Amino acid sequence: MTEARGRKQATESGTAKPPMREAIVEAAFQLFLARGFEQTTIDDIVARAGVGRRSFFRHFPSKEAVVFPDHDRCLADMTRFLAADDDGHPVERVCEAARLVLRMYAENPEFSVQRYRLTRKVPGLRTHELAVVWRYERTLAQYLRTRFAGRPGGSLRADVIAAAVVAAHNNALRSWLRSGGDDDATAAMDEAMAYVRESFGDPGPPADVVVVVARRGAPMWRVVQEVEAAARGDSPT
Amino acid sequence: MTEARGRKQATESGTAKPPMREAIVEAAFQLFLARGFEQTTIDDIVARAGVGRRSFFRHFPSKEAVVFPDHDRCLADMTRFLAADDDGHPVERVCEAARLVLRMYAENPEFSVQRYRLTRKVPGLRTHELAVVWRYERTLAQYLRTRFAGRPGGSLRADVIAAAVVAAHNNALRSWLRSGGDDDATAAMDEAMAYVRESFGDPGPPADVVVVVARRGAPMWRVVQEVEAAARGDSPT
DNA sequence: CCAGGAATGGCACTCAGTACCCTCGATTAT
DNA sequence: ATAATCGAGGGTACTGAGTGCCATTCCTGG
Repeated sequence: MTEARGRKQATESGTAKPPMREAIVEAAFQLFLARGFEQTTIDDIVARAGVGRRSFFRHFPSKEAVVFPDHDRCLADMTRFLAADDDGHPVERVCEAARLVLRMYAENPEFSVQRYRLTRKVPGLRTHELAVVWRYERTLAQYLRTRFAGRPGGSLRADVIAAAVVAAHNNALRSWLRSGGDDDATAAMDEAMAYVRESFGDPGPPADVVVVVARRGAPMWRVVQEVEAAARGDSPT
Repeated sequence: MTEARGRKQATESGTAKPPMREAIVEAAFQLFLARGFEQTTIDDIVARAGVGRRSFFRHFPSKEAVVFPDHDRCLADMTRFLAADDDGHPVERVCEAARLVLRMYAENPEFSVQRYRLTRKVPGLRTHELAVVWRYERTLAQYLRTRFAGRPGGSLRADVIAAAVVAAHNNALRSWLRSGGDDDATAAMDEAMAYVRESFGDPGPPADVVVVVARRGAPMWRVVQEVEAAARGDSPT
């Protein structure tokens, strides 16, 4: 015991992680899955993890927070990602930021699925998840607000697009989680983000414009065919 | 005292409201605004309201819930509204449903503004408000899901549009609340809902389509002129 | 006048979260 | 080398939210 605690892994890559955090998370999940969230007390968790009660609250601000141990880091990642590079379409950028979150879930499929089953059942965890997601949404909205600064409805656009991105991400994520992690998470995400991009066409003058040039007197079925092809995005024939 | 408690107002319209609920809410708000939310205990509230501690939790499930006393009724109103009538454009319908919520806020401007100042400052109240708003969003999404049933991306559309409506509503509501209730709440809401309708054009072919018919080899400035005219919605020349 | 039910008040209890202080081990200054 | 310091962890006691249980009261129907 003394030798296992002694070394702090100074030769590791930058972040020397305390193993106690992981021990708490693991003990908590085992108990939550076995007995249920509200049937498990903090004392149960710290007893199983072999740590002091006070240490639990040193690492997690609440009993609910232990279920979402990696979101602080992920939010920091997203913030850095958005602050880094400011060119390109804003909507594309927030869609990419949302992919960061999905990737984080996909890194630990079994953990994510277990957590999903927990949050679905326990109201307190659902509420806490809402607070977590809300921080992502506010981060995206804040970024969009700076990009839309000056435009008349900029704040409105920022809020609505951020909410749409988060909702689309959650929809794709949930369908993946419901499949038990078997489906391809990226496929559903692609469809979800495509719908967002389609809805909020980025440079967005009034609306997407399709131009079809036809001879006067051309047969109507040909015109319709060309319009449909153009709306699909095909190159002009 | 005995005579004031005696009558239950049987001659009132259907809902005979117990005055104790209102007394608790009023006492709670006075204390929250004076000392702050977390500096006020349940015992403080019930002492000021002149009721028993147990009665508080009979009317409100938590300390936070007393700050949102009318949302249960409003959510029931929205549910009934959406269940009532099922024709017309789904997007229009959820926009109207969102107006119900705004109207509820606008009925008591000073109360809504005071609550806004509280929720902005207290993290626990922000979280609780998220849970409240989430129920509205889920109700809207559930309605849209039934309306979009069968369509390929129906669930995705439902979630995204519901989130957009809620975000647009919140944007309009917040700008009204920040003005202290002085602005016209309906004006901002109209703009917000217009943006939603514009983004999710209802029957939604892929996108708005402008068709311009021109002769092959026509001068480009004429083509551009016609495209611009069509995009403005002018009748074809 | 008397059941009986609904609303209320009064405890006592569990448990989350916090404040305060102690211990131990490692690093550094003298 | 020894002492001072510092940081991570452990322990104890406390506050306050939320719940279960039971007594009381008031209101209603027989």
